[in-house]
Amino acid sequence: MIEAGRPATKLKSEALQVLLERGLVHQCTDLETLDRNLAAGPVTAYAGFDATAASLHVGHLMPLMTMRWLQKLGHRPILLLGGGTSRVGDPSFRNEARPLLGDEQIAANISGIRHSVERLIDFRGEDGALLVDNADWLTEFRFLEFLRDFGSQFTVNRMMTFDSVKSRLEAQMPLTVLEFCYMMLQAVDFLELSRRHACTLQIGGSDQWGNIINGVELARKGDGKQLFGLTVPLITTASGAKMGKTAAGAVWLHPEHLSPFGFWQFWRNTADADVPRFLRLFTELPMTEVLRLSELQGAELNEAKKILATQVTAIVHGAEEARNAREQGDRLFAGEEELAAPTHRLDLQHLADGLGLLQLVVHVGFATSTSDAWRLVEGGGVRLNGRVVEDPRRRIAVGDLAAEDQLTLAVGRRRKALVAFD
RNA sequence: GGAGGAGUGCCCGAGUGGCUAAAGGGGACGGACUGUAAAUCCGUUGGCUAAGCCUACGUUGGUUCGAAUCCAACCUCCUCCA
Repeated sequence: MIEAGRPATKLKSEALQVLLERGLVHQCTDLETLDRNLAAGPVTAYAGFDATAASLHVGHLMPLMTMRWLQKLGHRPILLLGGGTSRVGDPSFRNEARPLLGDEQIAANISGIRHSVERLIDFRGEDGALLVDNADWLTEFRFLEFLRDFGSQFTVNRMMTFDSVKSRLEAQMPLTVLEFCYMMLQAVDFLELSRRHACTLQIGGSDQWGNIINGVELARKGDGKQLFGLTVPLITTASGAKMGKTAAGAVWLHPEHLSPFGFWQFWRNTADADVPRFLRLFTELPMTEVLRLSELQGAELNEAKKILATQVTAIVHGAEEARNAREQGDRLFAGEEELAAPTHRLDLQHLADGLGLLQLVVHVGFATSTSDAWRLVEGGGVRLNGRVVEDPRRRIAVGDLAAEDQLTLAVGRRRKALVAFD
């Protein structure tokens, strides 16, 4: 295993030097040879995303940032959407099977994921990145053919040794054949991409190590080719929690699931202790700047947090949205609940239909249910236009709208929304 | 194949006929304090246009005025025997 952030004096390739100093490297199958390859010329690398939800979330930023760096440094990324593997479900480090997804759900999720991926990676031009879907080949296999061609290359003995399934086996929890075969499918993906597009490197989260190794081994046995695997670390916050989970759900990358301002807020609220690490991992600021910002102490760190938030938001939602979000943040937290640009839009018709405050709180994503919102109101945590709301049954009326038919809604100290009706 | 044990809310974990929407802890969120941080203290933590109603303690049925708690079958797991 590679220590993240270790001075990369021996490395020849700029790519690995950058990834290491950014803290994006956790494990690698053969760091030295990969380094030579990356130094010798463009390498094609892939990262895959299964269609488990309608949007990617901040956890997916790690492999995506890695791909961005590789692209920036002259290598070619392939982003793989798991249209095929999503029908199976990766059992890695899970103690029970995922609910099986229907084809329609998968198709819908893939389009949401594609949206974010296309923002983060440049697919234009001949040398641009590639976007592929493993349904293209996985659905073509016939069962007996598949078993003969690939089943013969895997042993159950070996497959059972992977940590990703070991705990499930040891806990005697059921692991279906369907799930167990997931690692074969991902291995075949890697082989397929190496054949079709000369892809030699797979990037994934640390939970993907086993799946990646299987691909590397399959290519060696089957095609006599050396492929490489590189995993990014699992990020936890300073308080030890898995990153990106909040009361209102995951921190989504898709603007329909979390507004750019909400996204900006998430990063602005980073704990002090996480700031240096997050700057390295999730921004593309030069290391000198990262180090300078990391030196800041106490309340000065607030400026670093704003820069962090604005940088990440720019990568995910674009520079313009990032600027807006920052401006919003500055204004909304300046003192009063000042208005900037709307974070949410609603049809004016909703007011005529009798829009409840609780519904609005849920709608903007500050509560997961009206009951949840109800409790927030009872706890004195909800403010409408700067005034604490006492009555959970409060309805929104035309009289609540300020200029331009807008109102501000705030939950707690940090979550604020500007809702426009039109 | 046989004998015994277990399955609780986001997680861990009490409860063994009504006082239980379910102790306690963790996490999370809200309030106070602050720097939109941390620590600390207080509160909340199934759903619902909500002084009420509805769903909940593996699943499905049953006993009972009343069940997470008793019974039956089923599913899953654990331990011991073969």
